[in-house]
Order: sequence, then structure tokens, then C-alpha cells
Amino acid sequence: MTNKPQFTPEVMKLANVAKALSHPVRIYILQKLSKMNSCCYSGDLVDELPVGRSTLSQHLKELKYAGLIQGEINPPYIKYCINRKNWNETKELFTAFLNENASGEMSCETTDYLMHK
Amino acid sequence: MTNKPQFTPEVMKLANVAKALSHPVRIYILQKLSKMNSCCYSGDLVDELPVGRSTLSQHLKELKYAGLIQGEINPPYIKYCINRKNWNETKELFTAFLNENASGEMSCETTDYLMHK
DNA sequence: AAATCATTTCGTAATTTTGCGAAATATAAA
DNA sequence: TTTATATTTCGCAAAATTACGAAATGATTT
Repeated sequence: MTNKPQFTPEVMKLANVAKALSHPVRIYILQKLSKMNSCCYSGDLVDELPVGRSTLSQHLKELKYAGLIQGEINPPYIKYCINRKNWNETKELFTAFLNENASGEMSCETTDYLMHK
Repeated sequence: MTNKPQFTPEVMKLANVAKALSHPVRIYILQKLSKMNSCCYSGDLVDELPVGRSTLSQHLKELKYAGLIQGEINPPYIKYCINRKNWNETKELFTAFLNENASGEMSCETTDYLMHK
């Protein structure tokens, strides 16, 4: 049996956040909420997006489940805004992931120590 | 008819890259290839990951399709490494996305200009 | 020419995601 | 109390993702 290790928590976190970001509707919402640093309502968003109300609601639910946004009930509206704390954590997680490489310019073409023949 | 605009190319790019990153196997591969700034073979990876050879091959194909890695045929091996150019573009794209917010600490609790009542 | 080797492609099954409209919920207004 | 409003949940269908083993590919060794 070859050993088949599990993924580290960091790898799982990155993959899960990436999944939450993997739909244009959800990117749009996060971009809007983080850029303006403000909040908005499902009803405002539905006019700007090519999906229906129930579909939008599902995307908001997913973002909420992923911890990236939070909803504040303000009847009959629900005000959504960025979850600042988790958003900042996500920022750090991704920044670390994207900048892991040694700064050197070593590339495939210049490294042949793995070339078999 | 309420106007239902399409997504900007930037939003689509972000969503597509996020989709490519949305599986732990693919995060693991990218982490390894970018961190070491080196290359590796499908056969080396299969022992480190809890998936079979054909499944791993599919994940590599997806990463290649997304432009994040490239394969160099070196029979009977195929050497995979990061696509440096696209990886750097991705880095910039995500960094911009994650840092779009005005640096202020304004939060949901302090912005009530949208509060209805 | 036959056997071997690393890898991919194919066919298929199980699961997840996405999307919609109808119905439900919960509050405010008439 | 009825009506209207904003939003979600439900039930369902279509499409995409994930995974596997078997077969194919393409080059090398025997």
C-alpha cells in the first residue's frame, strides 16, 4: 500500500474558499461589497445580475456559509455586507499561497535535474 | 425588462481561475510546483495524493487548460511545471480583487445610510 | 517483434452545482 | 384583517464535477 496522506487544513481552506469564489455571480457580489465597503440588499442585486431571485438567494447563502459575507435582518429587508474578519483572513491565506515561490526566476527550461535522459 | 448586464471579463477571469483552484488536489499541485519553483511528474504526484492515476491526469488537464501549468513531453514521462507568466497574472488579478476595499474600517454596523427605517 | 513503462483517454456511475418557478415566511401598510 | 413586500425554502430538472478501472497511446528495452 502506498501511503496516501490527507490534505493539510491549509490546502482544504484554500480549496473551499476557491470554491466559494468559483462563480461569476459570487465574485460580482464580493467585488461590490468589498470595493464599496458597504452593504446591499438582495433586491438591489437581482437587477444587476442575470439570475432570478431564488438563484441569487442560493448564492448569498453559499457566501454566508463560507463566512465571506453576513446578513443583518432589517425587515422586510436583509442587509448583506462583507464579513471583514474572515475576508481579511482569506486575503492573507491567498496572498501566502500566491507568493510561496522562491523569488528566483528558475523555470522549467533551466532546471533539468529532473530530466530523465 | 430590467437590464441584466453580462459579467465583465475581469469577473469571468476571477471566477474561472477560482474554479481551477477549487479542489484540494489542484491546490496541492500548484502549491508544490510554485513553492519549489520546480517541476514534477504525474507518477511522483500519484503517491502523494488520495486519487488514482486517471483522476490525477484529469486534474492536471484542468490546470493545463486553465493555463496555470504546462507539460513538457519527455518520453515516457511528462514533466509538469508552473506556467510562470499566467501564474503571475493570476497573482495580480487576485491581489487586486482582494485589496479593492478602501482601507477605512467602515463596517456594516457603522453604515446606516442604507437602513430602511 | 514482443514486452514494458508512464501517462492519457474512454466509458460510466455517483454526486454536486446551478437554475427556475411555486409556495412559504415574516413583517409592514392599508 | 386583508394586502403588499422582500426574501427564502422547496421540489425538481439539467448540467457539470469527480472518480474509477479498462483500454489506448507512444516511446523504449529486451
